[in-house]
Amino acid sequence: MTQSPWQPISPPKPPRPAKAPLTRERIVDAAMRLLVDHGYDAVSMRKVAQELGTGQASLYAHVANKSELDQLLVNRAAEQMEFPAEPDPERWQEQLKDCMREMLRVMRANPGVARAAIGQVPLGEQALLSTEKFLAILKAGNLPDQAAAWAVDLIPLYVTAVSFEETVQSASAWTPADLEGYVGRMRSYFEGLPADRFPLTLALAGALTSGSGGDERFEFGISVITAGLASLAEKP
Amino acid sequence: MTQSPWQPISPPKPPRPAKAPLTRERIVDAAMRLLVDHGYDAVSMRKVAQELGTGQASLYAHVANKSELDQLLVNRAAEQMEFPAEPDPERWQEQLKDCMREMLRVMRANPGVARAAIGQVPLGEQALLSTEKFLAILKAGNLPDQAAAWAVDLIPLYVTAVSFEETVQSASAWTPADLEGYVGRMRSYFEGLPADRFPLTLALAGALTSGSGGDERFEFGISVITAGLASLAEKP
DNA sequence: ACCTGAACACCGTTCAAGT
DNA sequence: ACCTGAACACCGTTCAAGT
Repeated sequence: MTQSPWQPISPPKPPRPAKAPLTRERIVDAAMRLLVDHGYDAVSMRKVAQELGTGQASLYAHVANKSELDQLLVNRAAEQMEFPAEPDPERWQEQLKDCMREMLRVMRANPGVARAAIGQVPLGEQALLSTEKFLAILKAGNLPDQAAAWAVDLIPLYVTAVSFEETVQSASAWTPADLEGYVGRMRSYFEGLPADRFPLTLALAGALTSGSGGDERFEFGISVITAGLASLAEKP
Repeated sequence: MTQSPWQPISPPKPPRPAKAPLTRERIVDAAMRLLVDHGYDAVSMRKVAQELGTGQASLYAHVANKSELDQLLVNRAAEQMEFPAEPDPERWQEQLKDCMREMLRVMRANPGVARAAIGQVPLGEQALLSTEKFLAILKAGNLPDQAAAWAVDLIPLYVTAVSFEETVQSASAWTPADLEGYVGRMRSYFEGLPADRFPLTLALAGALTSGSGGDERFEFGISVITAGLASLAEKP
């Protein structure tokens, strides 16, 4: 390669390369940014490419398809989960519930990640490390192998479904006041049902619409699951 | 209205009107047909309109949007569920499990309906009638009102999530042989993990990949939920 | 009042052509 | 080998124009 004489000193290297090379890492970074800032619907191949200043076709050199990108997002979120170091047979049930709370916390902190996770078996490294953690706690609780194995399937299924439901409902960007209005309308709807065919729905209208906003429903769910699992523990 | 003399006997009504008028009912019929025959992805406003020989914009005169059409599909499927007539306090747990099995049966018979149902609170008439049925069984089991109310939220959440997972996985139209191959590869993957960081995942590789095809995982899930709920029953 | 064609603003994925 | 523009075959929804 020849140097032209009127440009005797060419910059040894451009101070910053105009474009950092595209990598899986950078793609997931950009996708995660879009997810957190603008929700799951904003994570399209087009918008991720745009965020990186490239064409959408370029992504396919590093990521097989959208579904793989979704899996990578789930795995990235899993990195944020912090689980207790030492499984304790004395309080495994409380530890199990704490882990489920932690899963939900991280899913809420990355709104929309549940939509990437739902229906997929999480097989990334970080996701598997949380599986390992759950297995340790369940074995500390003396669950039979098969029960522990199926439980680590059931647990993310439940937590992901709860988070998914939340993101669908908050997709309309609800304020707490909106939520209250919605819950009120739903209660009125239940209370207006014909009493002959819906006696219980009508009688329990209050209970059915209670705990829609906060964590009570979720706390109920993880208690039911934990109690159900505990009933399967082997008595030594 | 005058009769022209050279056509003294006009057909009282055209034997079949060239086009039956568009109704909600007919729209849901067509959508359901597409769902069962070609899966959830085939249920688009365009294809439903095509199936009815009309333009997609015409649908919006009868259905608010795609999400409402999804809800109507879920409700239509709910019509096919058959629940026991008489809640029996002696065997409410078995009845509860039977109802969950029936929910899954109908969702499997209408493949893809889980994808229309997930994340939505089912408020159609038929869906509410099944809620009513579940409440009756739970009250027969002596559950407190609030527990029964949250349970009828938890139960469809779980069954729908299971069915959703199945439809996602069978979206690639797997034969039993394909499934076996996939499960085998997954087991090999688990067994190849580094033993220092994934000791339990490795040790339980067999259990973790067992019951992927049939009903064992689902049976485990409904047993856990039922046992957990039973632990909340009020002792009179 | 109901229906329609055409358009708008999006998708995921592929592919020939560039460097 | 990696990247790109442009295209393909789709989406849900809207709207002015028809009957």
